[in-house]
Amino acid sequence: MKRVSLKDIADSLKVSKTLVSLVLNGKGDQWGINGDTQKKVINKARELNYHPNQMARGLRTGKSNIIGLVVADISNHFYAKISRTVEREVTKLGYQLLVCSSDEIENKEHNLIDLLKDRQRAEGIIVATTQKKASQFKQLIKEQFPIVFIDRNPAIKGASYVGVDNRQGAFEMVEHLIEQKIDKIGLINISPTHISSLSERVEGYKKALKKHGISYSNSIHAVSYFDVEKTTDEAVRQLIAPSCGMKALFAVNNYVAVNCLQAIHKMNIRIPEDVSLVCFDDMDAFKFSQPPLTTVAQPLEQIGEEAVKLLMAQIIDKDFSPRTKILPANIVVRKSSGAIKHERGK
Amino acid sequence: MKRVSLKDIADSLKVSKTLVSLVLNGKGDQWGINGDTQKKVINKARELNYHPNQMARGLRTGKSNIIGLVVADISNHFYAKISRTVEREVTKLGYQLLVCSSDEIENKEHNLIDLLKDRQRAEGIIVATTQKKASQFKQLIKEQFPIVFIDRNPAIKGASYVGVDNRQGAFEMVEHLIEQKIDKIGLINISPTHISSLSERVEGYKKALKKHGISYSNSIHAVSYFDVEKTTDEAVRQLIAPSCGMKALFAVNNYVAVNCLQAIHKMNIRIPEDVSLVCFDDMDAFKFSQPPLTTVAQPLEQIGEEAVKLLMAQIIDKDFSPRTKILPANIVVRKSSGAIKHERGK
DNA sequence: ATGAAAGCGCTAACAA
DNA sequence: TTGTTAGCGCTTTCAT
Repeated sequence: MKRVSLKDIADSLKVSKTLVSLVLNGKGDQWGINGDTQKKVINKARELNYHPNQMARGLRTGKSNIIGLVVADISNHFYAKISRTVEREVTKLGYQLLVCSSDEIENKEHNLIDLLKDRQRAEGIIVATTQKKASQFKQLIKEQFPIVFIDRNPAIKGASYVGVDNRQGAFEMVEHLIEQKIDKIGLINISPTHISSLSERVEGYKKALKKHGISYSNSIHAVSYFDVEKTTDEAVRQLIAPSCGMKALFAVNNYVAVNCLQAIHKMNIRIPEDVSLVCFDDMDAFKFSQPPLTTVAQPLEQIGEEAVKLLMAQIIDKDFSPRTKILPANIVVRKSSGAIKHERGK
Repeated sequence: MKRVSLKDIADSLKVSKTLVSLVLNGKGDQWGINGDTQKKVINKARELNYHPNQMARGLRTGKSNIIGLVVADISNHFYAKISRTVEREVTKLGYQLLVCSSDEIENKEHNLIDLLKDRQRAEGIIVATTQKKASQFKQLIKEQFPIVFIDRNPAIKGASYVGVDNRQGAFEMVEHLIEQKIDKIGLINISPTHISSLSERVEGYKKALKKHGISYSNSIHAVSYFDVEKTTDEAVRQLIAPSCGMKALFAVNNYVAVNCLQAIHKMNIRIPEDVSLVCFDDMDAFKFSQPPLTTVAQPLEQIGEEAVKLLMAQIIDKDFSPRTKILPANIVVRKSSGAIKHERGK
């Protein structure tokens, strides 16, 4: 099954490879190539079922037509949805998307980015980084390698970023709970906690409590990404223990929320009668969970679209001025944040 | 920011490109190249931060190191999980994974496969096909292009396939319901219904009912992938209407199940008191849904692993003998299949 | 034990 | 309006 190359078309038509290449790349008119000749070439290409070899073309042009996307876990609904949009958008522009999961391991992410850039010669990368160190990114930005950060802002000078207003979203969520007359609100964070989107949410949470004169000492726990089930059970248990007495739990993202739900169900505690549960990140599953969860929803499609836009400004327009796009996050009220029915402070 | 090439290393070491290539590809010993020279080369490569250009290498060797995965929708939990495993496994073997979503559109899938094979020169493809026509696949198999089918068996001579025993899984689920004294069991299928995994489940469903002497005329409805919400509402409404009187609904996959849950919640009907709901495909979300769902769980990791194994038999060992791996599907009993509490046949 | 040279398929500068 | 040629970076055959 030999593959058809430019040369095959050229030979069978008694013309040069150059001409064929020009025509097939739509530069026929521009170079004033005979209309009939063009048609012949195009027909022949179709007849022989010709497909350009991306590797040869890439080698010659220095363009791979590959965009990389690096996230913590592509099977997480949040990233899966974003990746769908990113794929759709870059495909429209003639690129292919290579998606990798870092498993929230800094080293792995570092390697993945190297691999994408150096081996695959990706032309740009979109990343929700888990790295604490900024050296790799600083270098990338310095050498003007196209890169856009999503979800997690590494706060590096010159970096372009797309995300939501985490502070505001968390702030509003806490105020919503307070409106329900709930003032004992625990926050369940997840380590690695240096991730900007998480710390911003914590800030929003603190700000709201402060505004209402509520203390948050002892009300924040962090579970571990690498041992979620056990650490979540513990965190929930401690926060709702009488000594602590939280009447609402705010899970810092969907992953934590799912584990909180499981932990709470295991303990045979009712939501929202015994404790309310809300979280950042929305998903379909939360519409019909037991009970439906009140969440802060992020505009996932828009995040993907904006990220591609910013990346293309760098790749195509060579515009490396750092841009930041902060989108609004909106509260979706469902049953889980209902006011606690029985007596308080018990 | 010029990239470092083999030549740069060769020049700075006053040796040939050949030698450098040989050493860096681990063929130094095999060619009897001086140990010291090898070390020098390796160190220099590291010092200059050398990375081979995949495109150049691919052009020369005819190998792209790319594997393609084509599914209906990568943001569906089922495919997302499988893709994670596939990615992990092919990465171990030095390949990169390119994932594409067909959106259940036959033409799109056809193009995606062409693109993967012809443009990207993917060395093999794993696909959960939505195509009714077999021509593309027959051609691929005829020319010994490495391809493995997952989840959906196209039933083409010579095709390799990995999936679960859908018939058995559906059969057991229906028997489980019957054990709960539920004998009015509706099935909600989804079009395109020609997909093998779906039709096998329908068969299993029918076989179980037949065994117990229960008729299934009027008890099967199919919703549409392209207008799920509306069609699911209708299907559920009709099946549980007094004229039909189903006491359990069996959703043919997770996507249908999610929509059934939403439809049922909207109608203010209780599960399982008013109607039971079970489905094929398990996900975390079903553990804590309202109520937790009884499901048929597929071994997702294993499906991914086996698919890669079969694909590699073709790519590496050039063994194109068709292999089929049917894995068991297991029932996970939760609350949603509980016996109906109130009087029957009303 | 090491090197020279050809060539994978393509594009683009330059010729004609 | 069309063709010739060089070369992208790599691997591999054949020489030395």
